[in-house]
Amino acid sequence: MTRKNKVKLYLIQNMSERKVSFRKRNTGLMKKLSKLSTFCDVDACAIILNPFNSRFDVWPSPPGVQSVLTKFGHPPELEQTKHMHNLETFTQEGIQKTRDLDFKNNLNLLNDMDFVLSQNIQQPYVRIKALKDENSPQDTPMAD
Amino acid sequence: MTRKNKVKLYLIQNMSERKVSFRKRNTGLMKKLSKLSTFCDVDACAIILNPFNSRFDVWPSPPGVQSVLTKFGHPPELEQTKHMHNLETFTQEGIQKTRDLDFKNNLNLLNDMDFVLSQNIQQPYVRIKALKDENSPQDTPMAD
DNA sequence: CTAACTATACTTAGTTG
DNA sequence: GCAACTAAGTATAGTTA
Repeated sequence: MTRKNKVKLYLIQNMSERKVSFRKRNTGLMKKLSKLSTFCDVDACAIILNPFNSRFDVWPSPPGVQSVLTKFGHPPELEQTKHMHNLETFTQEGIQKTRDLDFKNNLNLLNDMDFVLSQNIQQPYVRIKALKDENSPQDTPMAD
Repeated sequence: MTRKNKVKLYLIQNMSERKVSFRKRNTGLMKKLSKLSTFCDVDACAIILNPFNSRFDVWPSPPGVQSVLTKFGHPPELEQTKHMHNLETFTQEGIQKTRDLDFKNNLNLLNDMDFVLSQNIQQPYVRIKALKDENSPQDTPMAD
C-alpha cells in the first residue's frame, strides 16, 4: 500500500490520477501559502489555473490577490493605454494547449473584455478591475 | 535536537527566526508550485512580497507571472481604486473556500483595480535555484 | 467519481559550525 | 548573519471502501 517509489518529475499521464493529484497538491499549496503568510507576515498571492475546469483558484482571495497585484504593479496614475487585444485575437492566439479550448469557451462568455496576450506581447500593461468581495462560493466540483 | 513541539500558527516573534523561516518556506513553496505545475500541467503563478528586502519573489518568472495574470483577466478602462482592501480583512478561515470562483467572478471581482506590469518590475525578482538531486540524473527525481 | 486511510517522501524548526 | 544537518512534523501516492 501507499506509494511504491519516488514519483518522477513528469506530467502524470493518467488523467484521473492527475486530477486527484492536482486536488491534493493544490490544497497543500494553499496551506503552505497560508502558513508562510501567518508565520512570517508575508504579503503574497497565488493564481492557479485549474486545468480541469478552467477556473482560477486564488489565494488568499480575489481581493487579497488584487491587493498584492497592486503593490506588485505599482501603478497607474498613468494614462490608459489602449493596445489591448480584443477577444478574438486572444482566443486565436491563446491556443497553446488542449485545455485552452475550455478556457476559451469561458472567455467567450465575457463579451466586453479585452485581453493582452502576454506570450507574444512584451508590452505589458495589464489592468484589472475589482469588485466587492462577496462571501466566497463553496468549492465546486472539479469535474468537467 | 530539532523541533520540540508543534509550532503554533502565529507570527514568529523573533525577527531572525522569522527571516530564516521565511527563506525556508519560500523555497519550499516555490518547489511545490514547480511540482504542481509539472505533475499536473498547471498554469500558475505566485507573487511573494519579501518583507525583509521589500522585493517580490515570483514564480515562475516575471514573464511567467505576466502570462498568468493576463489570462486571469483584466477588464479595461477603469480608474484605479486608491485604497485596496486590507489583506487581513479577507484573510480569514474562509480562505480555502475562496478558491474555485469561476472565471467570470474573478474578473468581476477585479473591477476596481488597475495595475501595470512592466519589464522594469523584473529586477526585484529572486530566482529560486533548483535543489540538488541526490539521485541518478536519469530519474530527474525531485520526487515528492 | 469522492473520501478516508496510511506508509512514505518531503519539508522545515531547531541545532550546530 | 548563512549553510549543513537531522529529526519532528507535514503532504501526498497509492490503496481501499
